[in-house]
Amino acid sequence: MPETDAQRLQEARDVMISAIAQSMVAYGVTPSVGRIYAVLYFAEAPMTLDDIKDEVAMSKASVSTGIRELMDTGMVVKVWKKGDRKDHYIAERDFFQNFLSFMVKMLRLERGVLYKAVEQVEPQMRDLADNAADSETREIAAKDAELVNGSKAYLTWIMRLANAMESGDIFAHFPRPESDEGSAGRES
Amino acid sequence: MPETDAQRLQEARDVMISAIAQSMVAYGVTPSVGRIYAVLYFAEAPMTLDDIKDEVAMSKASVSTGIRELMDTGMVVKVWKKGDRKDHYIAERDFFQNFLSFMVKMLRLERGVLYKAVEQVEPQMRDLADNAADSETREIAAKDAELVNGSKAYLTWIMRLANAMESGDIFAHFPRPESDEGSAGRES
DNA sequence: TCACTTATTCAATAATTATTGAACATTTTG
DNA sequence: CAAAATGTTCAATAATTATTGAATAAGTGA
Repeated sequence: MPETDAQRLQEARDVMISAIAQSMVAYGVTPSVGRIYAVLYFAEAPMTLDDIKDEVAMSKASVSTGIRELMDTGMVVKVWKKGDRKDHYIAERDFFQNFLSFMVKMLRLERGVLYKAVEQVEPQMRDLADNAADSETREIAAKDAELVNGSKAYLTWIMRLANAMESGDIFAHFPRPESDEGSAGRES
Repeated sequence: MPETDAQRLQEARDVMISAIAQSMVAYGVTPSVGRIYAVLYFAEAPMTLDDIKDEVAMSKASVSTGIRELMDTGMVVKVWKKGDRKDHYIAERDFFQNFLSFMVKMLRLERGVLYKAVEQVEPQMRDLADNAADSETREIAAKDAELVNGSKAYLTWIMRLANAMESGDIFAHFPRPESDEGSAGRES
């Protein structure tokens, strides 16, 4: 039984879908959730939960939570379709956008966790550096305080980077390549 | 029983150690491995496997694999200590360096996975766009081919970013902040 | 309001991933 | 070479995380 062209196309899509899903695990999503995104990426029209469920062969519950996760990061958005009670979803297809919002989120989170600790801990260390009873503890505390203080430069740097990514300023420094529209089989 | 200053210092360290470990999970390491790194970060001298094992309360096997993982990403290096048969380890304390090498590794990996798929799939789609039997398949294939082609711009962009991060060029665009040396209790 | 459709929550289960002790390999010392 | 010390591997287990069906909630139209 010979393969139809439509099947061949689907297989080509599937290769790409797997690759997209795989590349997304580095961004902390499971392969299943990655596949949901990738299926939406190729969808020609907004898909419902049930559409997606059929396509990825997962339970509706999993698709529901997966979709929510993707919406939280902005990779998927819900669209309203007149005359249909079901929710419809589409993928944000701009990889730049997806990358940047992931980075911004991650960097802000990191800065938050570290900054809170630095804020709490550095004064305690400075205090011990000045007032600890034995001189060895004072010395170590002073060294620790400097170490912790040094990390602040990193924190302000990643915030600058995050801000540049959020505002699009990053593209002033690293421009988007011209998009090579429509030409067959060439490479960078 | 009153707390000693040394204990107080250790507690302050522990807060920072937890925060560092927590911030590292975003980079794909487990909290345990993060703690190994953070303990080494504060260590005043190179530590052996057994030193670390005692400090983090894990099995030697886990510490061994954890350390290897950290060495693979360059966050920890092995140092040789004359007269001691044990291996000694120190942390790479430069957060900038750690961040950049993580990013470079991740971006290269992503580009590799996606590029391989694009390379394989785009010609197939172009072929179907030209030669598929029915016109609908031809149209969809053409659209898919464009979609896939469009992702190439993203791939070259992340490679530029990775290269700038690897070479240090990134700091020409986003300079490291002046490091605010030695001043007590101030903030950015 | 009721019957119906859809989406979400949640407790149970499945699957995955991390951790461990014990066995093994390797190196060093006497 | 034997004994001792160290690091690694690996199969078993523990812990974590993802997935599911069933129950619930929330909405919609007759």
